[in-house]
Amino acid sequence: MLDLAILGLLQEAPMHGYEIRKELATKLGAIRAAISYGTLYPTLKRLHGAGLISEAGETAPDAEQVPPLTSRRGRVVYEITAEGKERFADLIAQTGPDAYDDASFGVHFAFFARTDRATRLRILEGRRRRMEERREGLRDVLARATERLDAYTLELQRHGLDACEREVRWLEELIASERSGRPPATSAGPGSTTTPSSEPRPQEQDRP
Amino acid sequence: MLDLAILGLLQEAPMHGYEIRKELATKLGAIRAAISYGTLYPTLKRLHGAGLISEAGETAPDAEQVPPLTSRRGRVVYEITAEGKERFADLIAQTGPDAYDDASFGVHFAFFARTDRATRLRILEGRRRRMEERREGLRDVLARATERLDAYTLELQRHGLDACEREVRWLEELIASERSGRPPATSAGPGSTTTPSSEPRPQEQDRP
DNA sequence: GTGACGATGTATCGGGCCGATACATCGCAC
DNA sequence: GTGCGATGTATCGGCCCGATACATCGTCAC
Repeated sequence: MLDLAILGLLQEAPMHGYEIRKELATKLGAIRAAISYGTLYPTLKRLHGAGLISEAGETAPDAEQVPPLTSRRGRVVYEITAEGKERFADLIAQTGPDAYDDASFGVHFAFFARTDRATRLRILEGRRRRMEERREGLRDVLARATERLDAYTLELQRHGLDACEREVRWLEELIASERSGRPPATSAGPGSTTTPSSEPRPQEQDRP
Repeated sequence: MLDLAILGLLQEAPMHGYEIRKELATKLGAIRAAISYGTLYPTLKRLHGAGLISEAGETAPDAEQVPPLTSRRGRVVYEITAEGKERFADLIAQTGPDAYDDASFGVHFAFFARTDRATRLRILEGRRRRMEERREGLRDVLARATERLDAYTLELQRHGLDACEREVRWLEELIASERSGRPPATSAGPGSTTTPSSEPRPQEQDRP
């Protein structure tokens, strides 16, 4: 989940921890709160240990001789490795049931620009299915348990049901969009090539 | 978070683990998936150790003499203790920043029927504040970062912003409702409308 | 009658992620 | 020249999850 997000971000540019957190906070702002450092640093260490990312220099060209008592720590810049890119491709294409959870779906969606259309469609449809099930569950409760639950609990269910239905409709539009080959409805965006980077630039969305 | 939910549920009736999970699943269905057993049982053990809940009989009135090799385990029914009720009252009245997180707010709201009006208002307003902040953050990103983010990420932000605005409006209605002394707008509720006063007014619904 | 099966029921384990906390550096205002 | 907020890395205890294991019960097919 987090691995996917970090790998995806580092594919755009090398970064250090603090930067990763900020970028992820804006990229995933709609989905979840900023990722905690208590998660981030151990994760980076783990990914590094697994050879999926590597430390890139930046530790002051000369001063290398001594780790002084007051260890001049300095920032650690990570970049993605070839294995990391492979891993990212695996993870992004994974369409198991996990990919339809709230959090996981959000991350997958946020990297749709790096996902091929078939996978995008599979994920959108899986998510829609998931939301339809949740919707049915809520409708059942509202239909059958009106007597058993207090007014506040019912109001909560109603609000949840509303959000649910809304998301299903949203997904439906996106699916239709994908099928017709259109990019997601950019309401007012310039819609230009979003990545000026020199990256491999995999499957891009705008293409009739 | 979980403590609060369990304590709140057990205040309505003694229950065993499996039952707690099911009840919570319907009561909190709009908020979160069913709670995992890997969380539930350790939590029950912890609450029991802390004296907040106690094991109630139900282990077959007579057969008490021997724990046979194939230990007839049987279900363990828990009930809330006096300390447990106290603890629940403390937790429910807690209006620290934690109470405005998605999950935590949902649980608090689900037990509003056991919460006094002043606390309800404080929580609703705190949550509204929280959502307004999130909304501003999303608007900022959408206004400033249109060039930096790809079309899918932007679409995600737009959808998140929409959900955010919607929840703010929902909260506003609820706050107005509370202030005017009305119960939450029960779309088709029969109703002990007009809760006679603003006293705690614990649960009312019986029905075996 | 028996045996397969799904619902009910309790429990543990490894691991992801969080919040709190600690510490160090840097730029800038005052 | 110093205080202070932003930048930056790191650890620790603890909540919660998914996977897994195991036992009992009713019921329906055969």
